[in-house]
Amino acid sequence: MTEKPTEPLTDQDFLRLDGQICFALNAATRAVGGLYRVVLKDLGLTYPQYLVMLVLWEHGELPVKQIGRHLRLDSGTLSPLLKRLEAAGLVARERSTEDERSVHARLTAEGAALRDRAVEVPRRIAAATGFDLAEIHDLHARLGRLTAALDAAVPPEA
Amino acid sequence: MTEKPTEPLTDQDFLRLDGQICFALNAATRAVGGLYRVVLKDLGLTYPQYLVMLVLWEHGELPVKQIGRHLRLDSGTLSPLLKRLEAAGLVARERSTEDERSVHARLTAEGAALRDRAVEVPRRIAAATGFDLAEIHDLHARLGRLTAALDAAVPPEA
DNA sequence: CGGCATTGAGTTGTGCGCAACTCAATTGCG
DNA sequence: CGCAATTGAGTTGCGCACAACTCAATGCCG
Repeated sequence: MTEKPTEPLTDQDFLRLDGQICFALNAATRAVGGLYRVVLKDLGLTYPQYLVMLVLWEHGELPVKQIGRHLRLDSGTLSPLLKRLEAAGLVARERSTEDERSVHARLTAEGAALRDRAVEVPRRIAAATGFDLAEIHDLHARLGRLTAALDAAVPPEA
Repeated sequence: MTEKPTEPLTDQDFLRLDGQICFALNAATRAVGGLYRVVLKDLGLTYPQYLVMLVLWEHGELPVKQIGRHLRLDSGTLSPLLKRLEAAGLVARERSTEDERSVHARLTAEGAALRDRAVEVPRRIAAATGFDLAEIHDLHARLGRLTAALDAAVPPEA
Protein backbone atom coordinates (compact mmCIF):
# COMPACT_ATOMS: atom_id res chain seq x y z
CA MET A 1 0.00 0.00 0.00
CA THR A 2 1.20 3.51 -0.86
CA GLU A 3 4.20 2.03 -2.60
CA LYS A 4 5.58 3.38 -5.83
CA PRO A 5 4.49 1.26 -8.79
CA THR A 6 8.10 0.93 -9.92
CA GLU A 7 8.55 -2.41 -8.24
CA PRO A 8 5.35 -4.21 -7.39
CA LEU A 9 6.28 -6.45 -4.49
CA THR A 10 4.98 -9.96 -4.88
CA ASP A 11 3.35 -12.01 -2.17
CA GLN A 12 6.58 -13.93 -1.87
CA ASP A 13 8.48 -10.70 -1.29
CA PHE A 14 6.08 -9.75 1.46
CA LEU A 15 6.48 -13.10 3.13
CA ARG A 16 10.25 -12.83 3.01
CA LEU A 17 10.21 -9.27 4.31
CA ASP A 18 7.84 -10.30 7.06
CA GLY A 19 10.20 -13.04 8.10
CA GLN A 20 13.10 -10.64 8.17
CA ILE A 21 11.49 -8.02 10.35
CA CYS A 22 9.92 -10.57 12.69
CA PHE A 23 13.18 -12.36 13.02
CA ALA A 24 15.02 -9.10 13.67
CA LEU A 25 12.68 -8.08 16.46
CA ASN A 26 12.67 -11.55 17.96
CA ALA A 27 16.40 -11.94 17.75
CA ALA A 28 17.02 -8.51 19.23
CA THR A 29 14.77 -9.23 22.17
CA ARG A 30 16.40 -12.56 22.85
CA ALA A 31 19.88 -11.11 22.42
CA VAL A 32 19.04 -8.41 24.94
CA GLY A 33 17.61 -11.03 27.26
CA GLY A 34 20.74 -13.11 26.88
CA LEU A 35 23.00 -10.24 27.85
CA TYR A 36 20.85 -9.32 30.83
CA ARG A 37 20.87 -12.95 31.91
CA VAL A 38 24.64 -12.81 32.14
CA VAL A 39 24.74 -9.43 33.85
CA LEU A 40 21.89 -10.20 36.25
CA LYS A 41 23.30 -13.52 37.33
CA ASP A 42 25.27 -11.82 40.10
CA LEU A 43 22.07 -10.30 41.46
CA GLY A 44 20.19 -13.59 41.35
CA LEU A 45 17.48 -12.07 39.17
CA THR A 46 15.97 -13.10 35.87
CA TYR A 47 15.30 -10.43 33.29
CA PRO A 48 11.53 -10.19 33.96
CA GLN A 49 12.22 -10.16 37.70
CA TYR A 50 14.63 -7.28 37.15
CA LEU A 51 11.94 -5.35 35.31
CA VAL A 52 9.56 -5.82 38.24
CA MET A 53 12.26 -4.69 40.64
CA LEU A 54 12.86 -1.60 38.50
CA VAL A 55 9.20 -0.71 38.83
CA LEU A 56 9.25 -1.21 42.58
CA TRP A 57 12.50 0.72 43.01
CA GLU A 58 10.93 3.62 41.21
CA HIS A 59 7.42 3.55 42.66
CA GLY A 60 7.78 1.86 46.02
CA GLU A 61 4.75 -0.12 47.11
CA LEU A 62 2.29 -1.00 44.36
CA PRO A 63 -0.70 -3.29 43.90
CA VAL A 64 -0.11 -6.17 41.50
CA LYS A 65 -2.51 -4.60 39.06
CA GLN A 66 -0.39 -1.44 38.80
CA ILE A 67 2.80 -3.39 38.28
CA GLY A 68 1.04 -5.18 35.47
CA ARG A 69 0.05 -1.89 33.88
CA HIS A 70 3.65 -0.70 33.92
CA LEU A 71 4.99 -3.91 32.40
CA ARG A 72 2.06 -4.93 30.23
CA LEU A 73 1.72 -8.17 32.17
CA ASP A 74 -1.26 -9.86 33.79
CA SER A 75 -1.66 -11.70 37.07
CA GLY A 76 -1.07 -15.02 35.36
CA THR A 77 2.53 -14.00 34.86
CA LEU A 78 3.02 -11.72 37.85
CA SER A 79 1.57 -13.87 40.60
CA PRO A 80 4.13 -16.69 40.34
CA LEU A 81 6.94 -14.23 39.57
CA LEU A 82 6.18 -12.20 42.70
CA LYS A 83 5.98 -15.39 44.71
CA ARG A 84 9.52 -16.20 43.59
CA LEU A 85 10.71 -12.70 44.49
CA GLU A 86 9.03 -13.14 47.86
CA ALA A 87 10.72 -16.50 48.33
CA ALA A 88 14.03 -14.77 47.53
CA GLY A 89 13.33 -12.30 50.31
CA LEU A 90 13.26 -9.25 48.05
CA VAL A 91 9.55 -8.47 48.12
CA ALA A 92 6.70 -8.70 50.61
CA ARG A 93 3.05 -9.10 49.63
CA GLU A 94 0.01 -8.24 51.67
CA ARG A 95 -3.64 -7.77 50.94
CA SER A 96 -4.86 -4.22 50.96
CA THR A 97 -7.00 -3.34 53.96
CA GLU A 98 -9.19 -0.94 52.03
CA ASP A 99 -9.82 -3.31 49.11
CA GLU A 100 -9.28 -6.90 50.00
CA ARG A 101 -9.21 -8.00 46.40
CA SER A 102 -5.99 -6.10 45.88
CA VAL A 103 -2.55 -7.35 46.89
CA HIS A 104 0.25 -4.84 47.41
CA ALA A 105 3.87 -5.69 46.71
CA ARG A 106 6.57 -3.74 48.50
CA LEU A 107 10.32 -4.04 48.83
CA THR A 108 11.91 -5.63 51.82
CA ALA A 109 15.06 -4.04 53.22
CA GLU A 110 17.02 -6.59 51.24
CA GLY A 111 15.09 -5.79 48.08
CA ALA A 112 15.67 -2.06 48.51
CA ALA A 113 19.35 -2.64 49.18
CA LEU A 114 19.71 -4.62 45.97
CA ARG A 115 19.25 -1.38 44.10
CA ASP A 116 22.74 -0.30 45.06
CA ARG A 117 24.14 -3.30 43.29
CA ALA A 118 21.78 -2.93 40.33
CA VAL A 119 22.99 0.51 39.34
CA GLU A 120 25.91 -1.00 37.47
CA VAL A 121 23.62 -3.08 35.26
CA PRO A 122 22.59 -0.35 32.81
CA ARG A 123 26.18 0.75 32.36
CA ARG A 124 27.31 -2.72 31.47
CA ILE A 125 24.41 -3.14 29.06
CA ALA A 126 24.97 0.23 27.42
CA ALA A 127 28.64 -0.56 27.02
CA ALA A 128 27.79 -3.83 25.29
CA THR A 129 25.34 -2.28 22.83
CA GLY A 130 27.66 0.49 21.78
CA PHE A 131 24.58 2.65 21.28
CA ASP A 132 24.70 6.23 22.46
CA LEU A 133 21.89 7.98 24.27
CA ALA A 134 20.41 9.55 21.17
CA GLU A 135 20.19 6.23 19.44
CA ILE A 136 18.61 4.62 22.46
CA HIS A 137 16.02 7.34 22.66
CA ASP A 138 15.27 7.01 18.98
CA LEU A 139 14.83 3.26 19.22
CA HIS A 140 12.71 3.74 22.31
CA ALA A 141 10.44 6.15 20.45
CA ARG A 142 10.05 3.87 17.43
CA LEU A 143 9.25 0.85 19.53
CA GLY A 144 6.79 2.86 21.55
CA ARG A 145 4.93 3.91 18.41
CA LEU A 146 4.94 0.34 17.16
CA THR A 147 3.52 -1.01 20.39
CA ALA A 148 0.85 1.69 20.53
CA ALA A 149 -0.20 0.99 16.95
CA LEU A 150 -0.38 -2.75 17.55
CA ASP A 151 -2.24 -2.47 20.82
CA ALA A 152 -4.73 -0.23 19.11
CA ALA A 153 -5.14 -2.78 16.33
CA VAL A 154 -5.53 -5.93 18.40
CA PRO A 155 -8.40 -5.35 20.83
CA PRO A 156 -10.91 -4.42 18.09
CA GLU A 157 -10.85 -8.03 16.97
CA ALA A 158 -11.92 -9.24 20.40
CA MET B 1 30.12 7.82 27.99
CA THR B 2 30.61 10.49 25.34
CA GLU B 3 27.78 12.52 26.86
CA LYS B 4 27.94 16.26 27.23
CA PRO B 5 28.78 17.27 30.79
CA THR B 6 25.80 19.61 30.91
CA GLU B 7 23.60 17.11 32.69
CA PRO B 8 25.47 14.35 34.48
CA LEU B 9 23.01 11.49 34.60
CA THR B 10 22.76 9.89 38.01
CA ASP B 11 22.64 6.18 38.68
CA GLN B 12 18.93 6.55 39.30
CA ASP B 13 18.51 8.13 35.89
CA PHE B 14 20.32 5.25 34.28
CA LEU B 15 18.15 2.71 36.04
CA ARG B 16 15.00 4.51 34.96
CA LEU B 17 16.23 4.82 31.40
CA ASP B 18 17.19 1.18 31.37
CA GLY B 19 13.73 0.22 32.53
CA GLN B 20 12.19 2.33 29.81
CA ILE B 21 14.15 0.90 26.91
CA CYS B 22 13.88 -2.67 28.16
CA PHE B 23 10.22 -2.27 28.66
CA ALA B 24 9.79 -0.76 25.21
CA LEU B 25 11.58 -3.62 23.49
CA ASN B 26 9.79 -6.22 25.54
CA ALA B 27 6.40 -4.65 25.08
CA ALA B 28 6.92 -4.23 21.34
CA THR B 29 7.88 -7.86 20.94
CA ARG B 30 4.90 -9.06 22.91
CA ALA B 31 2.57 -6.69 21.12
CA VAL B 32 3.80 -8.04 17.79
CA GLY B 33 3.39 -11.56 19.09
CA GLY B 34 -0.12 -10.76 20.22
CA LEU B 35 -1.15 -9.49 16.82
CA TYR B 36 0.40 -12.47 15.05
CA ARG B 37 -1.40 -14.76 17.46
CA VAL B 38 -4.69 -13.33 16.30
CA VAL B 39 -3.80 -13.35 12.62
CA LEU B 40 -2.22 -16.81 12.70
CA LYS B 41 -5.11 -18.41 14.52
CA ASP B 42 -6.79 -19.16 11.19
CA LEU B 43 -3.71 -21.03 10.03
CA GLY B 44 -3.41 -23.01 13.24
CA LEU B 45 0.13 -21.77 13.78
CA THR B 46 1.84 -20.11 16.72
CA TYR B 47 4.19 -17.23 16.04
CA PRO B 48 7.40 -19.28 16.41
CA GLN B 49 5.90 -22.02 14.27
CA TYR B 50 5.13 -19.42 11.62
CA LEU B 51 8.75 -18.30 11.66
CA VAL B 52 9.90 -21.88 11.10
CA MET B 53 7.43 -22.28 8.25
CA LEU B 54 8.72 -19.04 6.69
CA VAL B 55 12.21 -20.51 6.71
CA LEU B 56 11.02 -23.75 5.16
CA TRP B 57 8.91 -21.98 2.56
CA GLU B 58 11.94 -20.03 1.50
CA HIS B 59 14.60 -22.71 1.66
CA GLY B 60 12.78 -25.97 1.21
CA GLU B 61 14.29 -28.91 3.01
CA LEU B 62 16.73 -28.05 5.78
CA PRO B 63 18.50 -29.83 8.62
CA VAL B 64 17.37 -28.76 12.08
CA LYS B 65 20.74 -27.16 12.66
CA GLN B 66 20.28 -24.82 9.69
CA ILE B 67 16.80 -23.81 10.77
CA GLY B 68 18.30 -22.98 14.12
CA ARG B 69 20.92 -20.79 12.54
CA HIS B 70 18.29 -18.83 10.63
CA LEU B 71 16.14 -18.29 13.71
CA ARG B 72 18.80 -18.15 16.40
CA LEU B 73 17.26 -21.16 18.14
CA ASP B 74 18.75 -24.40 19.40
CA SER B 75 17.50 -27.96 19.28
CA GLY B 76 16.03 -27.64 22.75
CA THR B 77 13.44 -25.30 21.30
CA LEU B 78 13.23 -26.64 17.75
CA SER B 79 12.90 -30.35 18.45
CA PRO B 80 9.55 -30.18 20.25
CA LEU B 81 8.34 -27.39 17.95
CA LEU B 82 9.06 -29.46 14.85
CA LYS B 83 7.39 -32.44 16.46
CA ARG B 84 4.26 -30.36 16.83
CA LEU B 85 4.46 -29.21 13.21
CA GLU B 86 4.89 -32.84 12.23
CA ALA B 87 1.88 -33.85 14.33
CA ALA B 88 -0.06 -31.11 12.52
CA GLY B 89 0.87 -32.72 9.20
CA LEU B 90 2.78 -29.70 7.90
CA VAL B 91 6.31 -31.02 8.14
CA ALA B 92 8.09 -34.34 7.74
CA ARG B 93 11.34 -35.23 9.47
CA GLU B 94 13.85 -37.84 8.45
CA ARG B 95 17.43 -38.60 9.35
CA SER B 96 19.96 -37.75 6.74
CA THR B 97 21.43 -40.76 4.98
CA GLU B 98 24.83 -39.18 4.54
CA ASP B 99 25.13 -37.98 8.13
CA GLU B 100 22.93 -39.90 10.49
CA ARG B 101 23.32 -37.35 13.26
CA SER B 102 21.42 -34.81 11.17
CA VAL B 103 17.65 -34.67 10.84
CA HIS B 104 16.13 -32.93 7.82
CA ALA B 105 12.80 -31.15 8.00
CA ARG B 106 10.82 -30.72 4.83
CA LEU B 107 7.36 -29.51 3.96
CA THR B 108 4.53 -31.92 3.32
CA ALA B 109 2.11 -31.11 0.52
CA GLU B 110 -0.17 -29.67 3.16
CA GLY B 111 2.64 -27.58 4.62
CA ALA B 112 3.59 -26.23 1.20
CA ALA B 113 -0.04 -25.48 0.43
CA LEU B 114 -0.39 -23.47 3.62
CA ARG B 115 1.85 -20.85 2.06
CA ASP B 116 -0.98 -19.75 -0.19
CA ARG B 117 -3.04 -18.89 2.84
CA ALA B 118 -0.08 -17.31 4.65
CA VAL B 119 0.54 -14.63 2.05
CA GLU B 120 -2.17 -12.49 3.55
CA VAL B 121 -0.51 -12.47 6.96
CA PRO B 122 2.14 -9.82 6.25
CA ARG B 123 -0.42 -7.50 4.70
CA ARG B 124 -2.66 -7.68 7.74
CA ILE B 125 0.30 -7.08 10.04
CA ALA B 126 1.61 -4.18 7.99
CA ALA B 127 -1.84 -2.63 7.93
CA ALA B 128 -2.02 -2.86 11.72
CA THR B 129 1.34 -1.24 12.35
CA GLY B 130 0.72 1.67 10.06
CA PHE B 131 4.44 1.64 9.29
CA ASP B 132 5.56 2.16 5.72
CA LEU B 133 8.28 0.18 4.02
CA ALA B 134 11.03 2.73 4.70
CA GLU B 135 10.24 2.74 8.39
CA ILE B 136 10.19 -1.04 8.52
CA HIS B 137 13.54 -1.21 6.81
CA ASP B 138 14.98 1.35 9.19
CA LEU B 139 13.73 -0.50 12.25
CA HIS B 140 15.03 -3.71 10.76
CA ALA B 141 18.48 -2.21 10.32
CA ARG B 142 18.62 -0.79 13.84
CA LEU B 143 17.53 -4.03 15.42
CA GLY B 144 20.06 -5.91 13.33
CA ARG B 145 22.87 -3.71 14.56
CA LEU B 146 21.67 -4.07 18.13
CA THR B 147 21.57 -7.85 17.90
CA ALA B 148 24.99 -8.00 16.29
CA ALA B 149 26.50 -5.78 18.97
CA LEU B 150 24.96 -7.84 21.75
CA ASP B 151 25.89 -11.18 20.28
CA ALA B 152 29.43 -9.94 19.95
CA ALA B 153 29.40 -8.86 23.58
CA VAL B 154 27.89 -11.95 25.17
CA PRO B 155 29.99 -14.95 24.07
CA PRO B 156 33.28 -13.48 25.40
CA GLU B 157 31.96 -14.04 28.89
CA ALA B 158 31.52 -17.74 28.23
C1' DC C 1 43.54 -48.47 13.17
C1' DG C 2 42.08 -47.04 17.84
C1' DG C 3 40.49 -43.88 20.77
C1' DC C 4 39.07 -39.34 21.96
C1' DA C 5 37.03 -34.86 21.01
C1' DT C 6 33.40 -32.80 18.44
C1' DT C 7 28.92 -32.41 16.45
C1' DG C 8 23.73 -32.80 15.97
C1' DA C 9 19.43 -34.12 17.90
C1' DG C 10 16.83 -34.93 21.63
C1' DT C 11 15.37 -34.81 26.78
C1' DT C 12 14.74 -32.63 31.30
C1' DG C 13 13.92 -28.88 34.34
C1' DT C 14 12.93 -23.99 35.22
C1' DG C 15 10.89 -19.67 34.24
C1' DC C 16 8.12 -16.64 31.30
C1' DG C 17 3.70 -15.31 28.59
C1' DC C 18 -0.89 -15.90 27.81
C1' DA C 19 -5.60 -17.88 27.50
C1' DA C 20 -9.17 -19.69 30.22
C1' DC C 21 -10.75 -20.47 34.36
C1' DT C 22 -12.07 -20.02 39.69
C1' DC C 23 -13.08 -17.39 43.70
C1' DA C 24 -13.82 -13.68 46.71
C1' DA C 25 -14.52 -8.71 47.20
C1' DT C 26 -16.54 -4.75 45.44
C1' DT C 27 -19.47 -1.93 42.58
C1' DG C 28 -23.60 -0.61 40.64
C1' DC C 29 -28.23 -0.60 39.54
C1' DG C 30 -33.09 -1.61 39.88
C1' DC D 1 -31.49 -3.20 50.32
C1' DG D 2 -30.40 -7.18 47.30
C1' DC D 3 -28.57 -9.23 43.54
C1' DA D 4 -26.10 -9.30 39.16
C1' DA D 5 -21.99 -7.60 36.86
C1' DT D 6 -17.37 -6.31 37.39
C1' DT D 7 -12.79 -6.39 39.30
C1' DG D 8 -8.31 -8.30 41.19
C1' DA D 9 -5.50 -12.40 42.38
C1' DG D 10 -4.56 -16.66 41.75
C1' DT D 11 -4.42 -21.40 39.33
C1' DT D 12 -4.04 -24.52 35.40
C1' DG D 13 -2.49 -25.86 30.99
C1' DC D 14 0.20 -25.20 26.91
C1' DG D 15 3.96 -23.51 24.15
C1' DC D 16 8.38 -21.19 23.89
C1' DA D 17 13.46 -20.15 25.41
C1' DC D 18 17.41 -21.70 27.43
C1' DA D 19 20.78 -24.25 30.34
C1' DA D 20 22.48 -28.65 31.25
C1' DC D 21 22.49 -33.01 30.11
C1' DT D 22 22.46 -37.78 27.31
C1' DC D 23 23.41 -40.41 23.29
C1' DA D 24 24.86 -41.77 18.86
C1' DA D 25 27.45 -40.56 14.70
C1' DT D 26 31.29 -38.38 12.82
C1' DG D 27 35.90 -36.34 12.52
C1' DC D 28 40.50 -36.14 13.81
C1' DC D 29 45.06 -37.26 15.26
C1' DG D 30 48.72 -39.90 16.79
